[in-house]
Amino acid sequence: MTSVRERVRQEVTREILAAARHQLATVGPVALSLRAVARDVGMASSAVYRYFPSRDELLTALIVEAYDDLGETVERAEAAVPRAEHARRWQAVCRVTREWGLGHPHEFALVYGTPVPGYVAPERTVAAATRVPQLLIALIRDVLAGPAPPGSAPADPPAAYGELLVTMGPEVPADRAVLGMMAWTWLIGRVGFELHGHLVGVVDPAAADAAFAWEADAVRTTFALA
Amino acid sequence: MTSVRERVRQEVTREILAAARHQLATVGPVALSLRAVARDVGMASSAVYRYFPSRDELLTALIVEAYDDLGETVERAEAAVPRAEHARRWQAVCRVTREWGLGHPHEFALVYGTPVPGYVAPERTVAAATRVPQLLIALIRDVLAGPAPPGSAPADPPAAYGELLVTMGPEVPADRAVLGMMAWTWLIGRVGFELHGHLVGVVDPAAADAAFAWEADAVRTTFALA
DNA sequence: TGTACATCAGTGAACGCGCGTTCACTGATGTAC
DNA sequence: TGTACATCAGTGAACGCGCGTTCACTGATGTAC
Repeated sequence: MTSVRERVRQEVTREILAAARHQLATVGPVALSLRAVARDVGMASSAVYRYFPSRDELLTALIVEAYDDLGETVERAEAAVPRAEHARRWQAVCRVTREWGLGHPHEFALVYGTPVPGYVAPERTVAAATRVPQLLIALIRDVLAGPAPPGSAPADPPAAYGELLVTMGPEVPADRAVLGMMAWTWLIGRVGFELHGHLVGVVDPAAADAAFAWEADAVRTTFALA
Repeated sequence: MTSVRERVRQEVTREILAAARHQLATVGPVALSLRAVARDVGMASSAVYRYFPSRDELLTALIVEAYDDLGETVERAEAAVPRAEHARRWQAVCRVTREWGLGHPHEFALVYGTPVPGYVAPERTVAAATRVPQLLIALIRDVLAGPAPPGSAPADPPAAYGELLVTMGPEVPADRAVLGMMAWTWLIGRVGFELHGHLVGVVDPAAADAAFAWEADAVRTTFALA
């Protein structure tokens, strides 16, 4: 079945992707060039076209990889927390997402930063993109299955979140669903802010971890998240 | 005093900046090229170097311009709200910041998006960058000068926000200062999310304004902001 | 098992493009006497 | 007010670079008989 040719092809594909991953981590998505990748692998730049029909296809593969790497990392950390400890599950998602972003700034920029000019992400990236949000959805459901929390929620949100509510499921009230989405927005925005230097002179670098943890907890309690 | 030469020089500088602004709005900060700007103005690309010593200096000027444009726009809208109406002041800041971002996506990316590879922002951009946050600081102070709100705040944040607390002033307690900063983080993250397509399939475009307003209000009440 | 043909990976040269920056120059504006 | 010199804006050619993509080709692997 898998001929020699096929196995070699898969191997070379892996090599190209590894070189592209390294390029991405070094120079970022905008400066990533097909020729540099080919140089790294040690083949003619034209040969890469036997594996990826264009630079954009290579970028797409890297986007999926980045989403999956983040998703897998966060999933593993979240799964290690006992299911009933809702607060710690949220904290794990936040902490590991931030750590991944700080450790992979260019990958974070690739998926959550300014889109690369001229590149349009195809649909097949969305599955990988939703892995972390799925964890939060599961968390919200688990919280709601327990006793009702003390805090009073704000008024019902407007009828603008139809698809979100379908994704969340009928047992999640609209306000809780939107607050959950807001927590996610806060998380990614906060990591991006730190990465792009907008917290310089605001958060002391020596205590950055503790500051982040406090903020994540404040979001949790105020957004009735867990 | 102002010789003919000087006046002409200022005029040409303005023309270059206008062309650069137009380039930025069209192709974005990464693709912005000095040669294209020169072409737009109708002069040799080498002539631009009589006005800006490098492409980076031109970018810096554009960054300051963008911050100032956003700052002035938001300041004007916020100033139109009676000082005592704290909630509406917050809403005005949020609404106009979002509108500006949606109307100037490349400018928003320039200042709040992924940094341009190889470019390092000099210090002289920070003054313009703090205009909108300054509005929020003033708002928080005004709120604190009034009667204490009902909601109970979370525990004291860690000692990681020294510079922020100095900026806020001694009459602002630490938790309120950090919650205010978090609201700012949420605001910019939320606008970036919308711009970069991460809310597609989450927020119905037809009701996007109402959704945003609801979220901004939820942040206000839960973050004890106003 | 051996031969004839088809498939496909990889090469190297080339196309056409645009970029930032430098440099020697021309010609106009400003200044000192 | 007029002349001699200094300053400076703008030109056009050039340097050196890297990019994405195409194309005709060679040679190795796979397949049908």
